[in-house]
Amino acid sequence: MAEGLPQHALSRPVTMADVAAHAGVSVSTVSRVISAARPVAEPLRDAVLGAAAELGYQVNLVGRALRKGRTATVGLLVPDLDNPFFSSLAQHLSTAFEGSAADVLVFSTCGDLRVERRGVEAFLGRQVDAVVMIPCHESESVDSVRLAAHSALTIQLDRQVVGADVHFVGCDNAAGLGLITTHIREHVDVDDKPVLYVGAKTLSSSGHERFQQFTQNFPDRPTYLGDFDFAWGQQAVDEILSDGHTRGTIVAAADIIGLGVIAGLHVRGYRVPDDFRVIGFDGIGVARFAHPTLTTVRQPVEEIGQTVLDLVSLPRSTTPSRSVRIAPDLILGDSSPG
Amino acid sequence: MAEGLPQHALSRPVTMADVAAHAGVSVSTVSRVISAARPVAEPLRDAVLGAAAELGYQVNLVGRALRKGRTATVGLLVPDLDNPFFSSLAQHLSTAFEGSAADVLVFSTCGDLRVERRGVEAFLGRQVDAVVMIPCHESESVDSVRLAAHSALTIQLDRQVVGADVHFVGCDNAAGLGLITTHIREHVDVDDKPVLYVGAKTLSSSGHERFQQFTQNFPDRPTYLGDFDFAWGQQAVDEILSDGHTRGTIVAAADIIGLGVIAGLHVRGYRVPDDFRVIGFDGIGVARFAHPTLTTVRQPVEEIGQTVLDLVSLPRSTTPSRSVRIAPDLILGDSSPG
DNA sequence: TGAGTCTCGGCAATCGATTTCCGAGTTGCG
DNA sequence: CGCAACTCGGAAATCGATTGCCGAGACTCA
Repeated sequence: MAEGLPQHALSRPVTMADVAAHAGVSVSTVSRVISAARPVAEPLRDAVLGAAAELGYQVNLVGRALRKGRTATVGLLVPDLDNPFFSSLAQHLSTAFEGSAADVLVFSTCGDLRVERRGVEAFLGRQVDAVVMIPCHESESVDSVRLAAHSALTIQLDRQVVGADVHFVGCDNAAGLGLITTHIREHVDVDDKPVLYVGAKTLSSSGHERFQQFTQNFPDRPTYLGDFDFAWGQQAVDEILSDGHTRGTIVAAADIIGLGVIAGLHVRGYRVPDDFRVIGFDGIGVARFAHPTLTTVRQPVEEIGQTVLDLVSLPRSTTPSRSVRIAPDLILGDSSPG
Repeated sequence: MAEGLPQHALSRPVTMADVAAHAGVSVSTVSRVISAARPVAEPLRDAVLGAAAELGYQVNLVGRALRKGRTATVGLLVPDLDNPFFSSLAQHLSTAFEGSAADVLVFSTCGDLRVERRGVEAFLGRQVDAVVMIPCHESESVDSVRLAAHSALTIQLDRQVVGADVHFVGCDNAAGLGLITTHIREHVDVDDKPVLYVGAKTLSSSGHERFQQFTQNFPDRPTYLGDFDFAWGQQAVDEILSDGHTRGTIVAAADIIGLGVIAGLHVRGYRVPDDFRVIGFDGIGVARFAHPTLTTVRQPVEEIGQTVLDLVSLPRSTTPSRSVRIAPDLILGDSSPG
């Protein structure tokens, strides 16, 4: 016999009052049993749990939230779920919170400042305990970040806006470029083969930091700046070739750009890594699917998720805003073998 | 001078009562101005809006939800945000709802039945107006789906469980395989080169339907069943080769498998499409990044999102559960050129 | 036995917004 | 001028759960 959902006569949703009436106790007792706020004597507890099961009672978290002022919810704002790196970050943050009492809810800002603002208001209005956000834009997102930080514990993820003194958790981009630099110096004669940088116009702090660190480690090398996407990587190849380069090492600011570079080189008949080595950044899963597989600096998304969990779990009193930089590691692929 | 956030003396969050006091009106009036529930005379309205702005008032959606019984929220349950197809679906659903009054909140079930259950309870407890879910499992998820459908408008997305009479929106898999079949018959001498299927063990309805349709369109062809991932695609190549096949057309049940197949063929020294043609299913963005680019059946994610929006916007009264199948289209890549 | 301490169930206030009902003031119209 | 209809602000009930307080009963200990 298939167990159905509990059938109760009410079309109205079941409340604690219903359970209380059915069990012959007061609502306070029901509440104390359900939320385990205070011990309740065995027989009464059984009666309450029995009644609750029988009626198919489900806690109304809205009522609870209104009273407690907390919601056991973390709101995550992401610019674009279709971007593999962001969605991987979202997944790993969810995984990190799996064992915690809080639920992670994700909202996509669609890379739009107005939607981002709406998302912040949606989360704050729903009284989330913490807002975790990857800001859309290095400078324009500052109002949204400030608004969030004004009324909830707020953590910036992966990118940080300028001018807001708000927690930040992200990758140590300088260290990442350090790994790339060491790798290149160990395996390439940089005087023989040029090192080139294909990055993104710096409307995010990550793009900014990586570009800055590259130019510091490799002064006066050719750099190409476009968008954070595949198409730009392809296009950059044409610019590189028309500048007369026929071999070298291409450092891409993101894997998605690096994949575009590899595809562009394929189309133009150049071989990777024989003619051009290619190195990416981020460590997105699909980088392993490329041919050749992409050598990349992997951001430790698990550790980033765990760090956010720790920061959220910390007592709210720790007012000074913290900036946590997680060290990345180098994943060797065939696009720039070790 | 930089505009800061409104500074008010209260450390307590600003409520309608505060706004009312500051504007010298009653809370009813404030409510009516804020939610535009009834017209309010010009001077009073200005006073209220002024006071609200001055105090930095933000609606408390928890209070509103408790009273109204609605939340203007759609909850989306996704098995794994790290899966490009699911995250793309999530992104496009968000985009479809951008113009609507409702916010889309996403929860990752991490492919785990218990987490899926928790997600359903999280959304129902938060009184979402609708639950949209991609069930984890063809049969085991039935309890969660039923639970959701019992107290909220529920729509199954992409996959449907057996035994629950609940709305469904997804791809017309039979039509998709029809496109593949036509494409193959037009461009391949199927008597000369074998047609092979690399699919997934059927724990999802999509996998099930695609497999069934393949065997119907191409009876008695070799089929290989594993998981819905890249690694299985690579491994399947070895099985295919050890079965003595050296050329043919490989139909993959999902792009992620197809990409694995292409990678596996590369490693073994076979050429695509010269030795083996490869055709995928889903139309994930990264399929265009492969080399060669993957020929695939694209699920129209925009249209799927729009359909869900329509279904949610429909008056609740339309009780008979609907099953909407959206027709996919064929995207020609170089892995099986036209 | 009596005073002090504990345990634990119930009453009622409370969280913040919405909404029904009421009534005062205005307008319209015969 | 008088009555009906209408407009619109305010008082208070309401949504569902939590929790401070009270008090009844049980227990401890001298």
